[in-house]
Amino acid sequence: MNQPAPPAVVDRPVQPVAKELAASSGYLLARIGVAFKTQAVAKAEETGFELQDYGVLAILSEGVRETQATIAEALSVDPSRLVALLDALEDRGMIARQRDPHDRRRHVVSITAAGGRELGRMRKIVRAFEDEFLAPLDSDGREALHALLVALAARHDPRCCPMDVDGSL
Amino acid sequence: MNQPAPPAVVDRPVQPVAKELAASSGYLLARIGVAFKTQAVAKAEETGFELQDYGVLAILSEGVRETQATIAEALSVDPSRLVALLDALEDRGMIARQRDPHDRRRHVVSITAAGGRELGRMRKIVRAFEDEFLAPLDSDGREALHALLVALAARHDPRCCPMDVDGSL
DNA sequence: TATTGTTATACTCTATAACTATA
DNA sequence: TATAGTTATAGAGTATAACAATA
Repeated sequence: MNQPAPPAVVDRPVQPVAKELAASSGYLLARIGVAFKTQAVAKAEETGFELQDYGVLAILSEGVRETQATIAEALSVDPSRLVALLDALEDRGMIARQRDPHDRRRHVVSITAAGGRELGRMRKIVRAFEDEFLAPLDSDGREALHALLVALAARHDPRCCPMDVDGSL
Repeated sequence: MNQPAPPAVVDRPVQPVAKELAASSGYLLARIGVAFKTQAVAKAEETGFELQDYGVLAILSEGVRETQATIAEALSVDPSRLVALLDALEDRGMIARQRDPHDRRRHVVSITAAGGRELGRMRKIVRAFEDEFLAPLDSDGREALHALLVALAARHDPRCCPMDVDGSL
C-alpha cells in the first residue's frame, strides 16, 4: 500500500529539515496532518470516491441538519463548494434534496439507502487506512494521541468536539 | 481589525461535525495540523514575514547544503518555488548565492548576518505562537505529544526525523 | 546526453461576489 | 430588506514542462 522503501532510490540520503523545525511539535503536527490528508485523499480516489463525500455522508447519517449552510460550516468548506459536492452525490442517488415546506428557500438534505451503503464502504476503507497510518503506535499510544488532539481541538476547532453542549443532534 | 461583532449571532451554536469524524485521530490530526499552519502563516504575515522564509533560513543556519534541490526536498516544496523564495530573500540581503567553483551549474546558498538576525526575530515569534497554540497541554502533555508525532513522522515523513543516521549535517 | 537552476505556461482550487427565489 | 441556495468570475497558488548553462 505505502511506499515505505522505493527500491530504485535506495541510496538517496533523505534530506532532513532543520533540527530546529523537527523539534517543533507544531511543525510536525502540520506536516503529518497534511500527509495524512493527502494520503487519505489518494486512497479514496484509488477506491473510487472523493474523501469529502465521506464527510458529507457521515454528517447526514447522524441526523438531518437545518440548512446546507450548517453542513458547510461543520465541515469548514465554503457553502458554494458544498453545492457541487451535493450535486454529485444527488446525481448518484446517494442523497436527496427536497424543499422545506416551512421555508421554501431551504433544502432539506437527507441520505438515501444507497448513500448509507456507500457510506459503509467508505468507512471501512478510511478506517483501514487510518489503522495503517497509526501503525507505529500501540494501543496506549493511540489513546494518548487522541486525548491530546481532542484537548487541542477543544480550543482551536470546537466543531470537532461534540462535547456536553446539549442534545443538539 | 475584525468585524464589529454582529450582535445577532452571539448565540450561534457551533455546528459540530459527525461524531464518527470527531472520533477519528487522523481526521483531528489533519484538521488541527491545517489550523496550526494557517494560523502560523497569518501570524507571520501580521509580523511582516512569510512563514516559508523561516523554514529556508532555519535550514541554512544549520549548515550549507549541496544544492538548491536538496533544500527544496527537505522542505518538500517544488524546486521552482524555492527559486522565488530565494530570490526574495536575496533581494532583501538575507541570503547569498554564489556559483560552486567545482560545478558551475550549482549555486551555493548561504545565510547572511542580516539573515541570521532576521531568523532570530522569526524564531521568537513562531515559538511564542506555538506556545500559545499548545496552551491546553501541560508540560507532560506536550512531551507526550511530541514523542507520538516523532514516531509517526519516522514512518511517514522521515525528513522530519534527524535520527541517528549520521553526521550528515 | 544528463543535470542544475530558471522561467514560462497551464491548471486546479477556492474564495468573492453576483443572481434567483423566497421570506 | 434580508436570507438560502446557486452560479459565474477571478485570483492565488502550484505543478508541468520548456529553456539556458554547464558537466
